[in-house]
Amino acid sequence: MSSQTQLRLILYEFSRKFQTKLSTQKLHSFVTKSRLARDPFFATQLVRLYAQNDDLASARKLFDVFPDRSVFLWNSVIRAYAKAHQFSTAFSLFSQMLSSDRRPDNFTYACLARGFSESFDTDGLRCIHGIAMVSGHGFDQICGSAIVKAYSKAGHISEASKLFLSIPDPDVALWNVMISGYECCGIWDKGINMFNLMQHRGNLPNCYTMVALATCLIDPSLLHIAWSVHGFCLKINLDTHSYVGCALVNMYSRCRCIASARSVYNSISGPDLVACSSLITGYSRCGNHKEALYLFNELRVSGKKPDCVLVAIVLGSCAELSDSVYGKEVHGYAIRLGLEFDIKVHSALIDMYSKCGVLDSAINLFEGIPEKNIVSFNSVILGLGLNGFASTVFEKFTEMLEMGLKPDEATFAALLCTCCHSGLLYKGQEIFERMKFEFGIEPKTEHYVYLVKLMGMAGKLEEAFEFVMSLRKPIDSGILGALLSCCEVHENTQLAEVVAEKILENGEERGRSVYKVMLSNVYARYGRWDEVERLRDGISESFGGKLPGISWF
DNA sequence: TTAGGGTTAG
Repeated sequence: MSSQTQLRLILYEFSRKFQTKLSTQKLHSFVTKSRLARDPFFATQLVRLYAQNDDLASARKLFDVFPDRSVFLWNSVIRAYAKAHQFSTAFSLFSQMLSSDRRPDNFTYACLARGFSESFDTDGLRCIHGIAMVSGHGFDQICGSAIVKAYSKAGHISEASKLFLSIPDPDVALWNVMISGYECCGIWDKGINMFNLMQHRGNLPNCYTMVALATCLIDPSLLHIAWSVHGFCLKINLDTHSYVGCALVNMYSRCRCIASARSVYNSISGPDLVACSSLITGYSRCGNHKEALYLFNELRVSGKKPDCVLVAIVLGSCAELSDSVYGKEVHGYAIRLGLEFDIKVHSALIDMYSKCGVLDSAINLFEGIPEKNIVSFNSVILGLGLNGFASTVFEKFTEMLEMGLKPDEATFAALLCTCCHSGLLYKGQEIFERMKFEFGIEPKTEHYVYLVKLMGMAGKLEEAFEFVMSLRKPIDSGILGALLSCCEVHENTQLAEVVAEKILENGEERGRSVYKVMLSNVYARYGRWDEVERLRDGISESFGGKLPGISWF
């Protein structure tokens, strides 16, 4: 073996083993002084390593002075800019490449497709797809998988599917991208079909396939399919794979089957921050906030560093439990981690303090934000509203508008919630109209719920009923439930029966018992015990029984 | 003689 070959091998091993910023600089300086200074392979490695260490300036400096740029080198620098979200530079480098003596290859188009996808530029994506087709790379697996992924991420699933079907003999990666694509667009059944088809065509699913499939299943009604997916993972020994395990934990928690999520989590050896975050989020999503906090504590003790989103979720659990003592501890912890100025953490802190009734701390935090945005305003408006400070809420709303901030759905939900808490029917109706006509925001279920509650609580039950009936069918059970709760308060049995019937017609299992209890409470007030018994029996049969409350007194 | 497309949470 020649000394030059030996040197190549040694340096290549070095570049693989040591990937820090410092070792990259050392490698660069060594290569520059060696006989390999003009070697495009090492130049490519160095660009990749610099980019990996967020040092685009050094990568670019190297690229700019490099005399003989290979396609690899062009691709690595284009990829570096695309990954750093500096899309215009990536595309201008592509233009320069077109006028150089190197022709773009399948990987070049794959990088560009990713760039257009991440910059939400569908026209650009279609354009690069066209150029790739003309240059003969359109049906390539590498280029094709990147374009299929980009189309599906942009929601253009039919274009993604059309391209996928036109590529002869797709490899496993391409199948995986297509399954993920259906997942992105919420078409889980097509994802499952693809999964069956890929096996039928002789392709063995791998960890990527199982992650894509598990990610499709996001609703309790899909739990039976979730079990099959988990079963398949067990069969091919992928259930303990770290990414697959996390995807399964998340799948079960979104299917509201937290016991199975926990069981998968327990089977992962050395669960990482993502696995732990998935389970904490699952507990929080299922309303088991105490367990979420307990697990967060375990995570802290284990030395893992939570990120901003996890801290915000945990603060949400503190808010739900009205646990300001633990909330303050998390606040202190966030300060120690340097996360307190993150907008998500900051807003979650305002939300936590206001829901725990510690309004002074919430307001102090809000006033301390140097650059207030819509999220921080929404948090403080909701906090003040929940604590009954309606006039201050509308002052903050005016302040927000004067600052030129555009209110969103959450702002109006918080304003309507304020009106509900303070019984401001006409103000609420005015806000609802302004949301629709002045700000062009289409009302969602929660806005309707607040408006119906406002009307119902003010005793305008008939008006509320007419309003609800005028909505597009099927009417959401949450909106009908809001009206039913008002019927319960105003002891209007006749209307309660009509509304409850409409809710039961919706045929949703979840929440049925809650509405039946509401109706039975109305019957009980009038001593209609036969009706009460019928409803309560129905609850035990259909819902496995609602746990009866126990009084401490 | 080596490099590049497709994975996990909120």
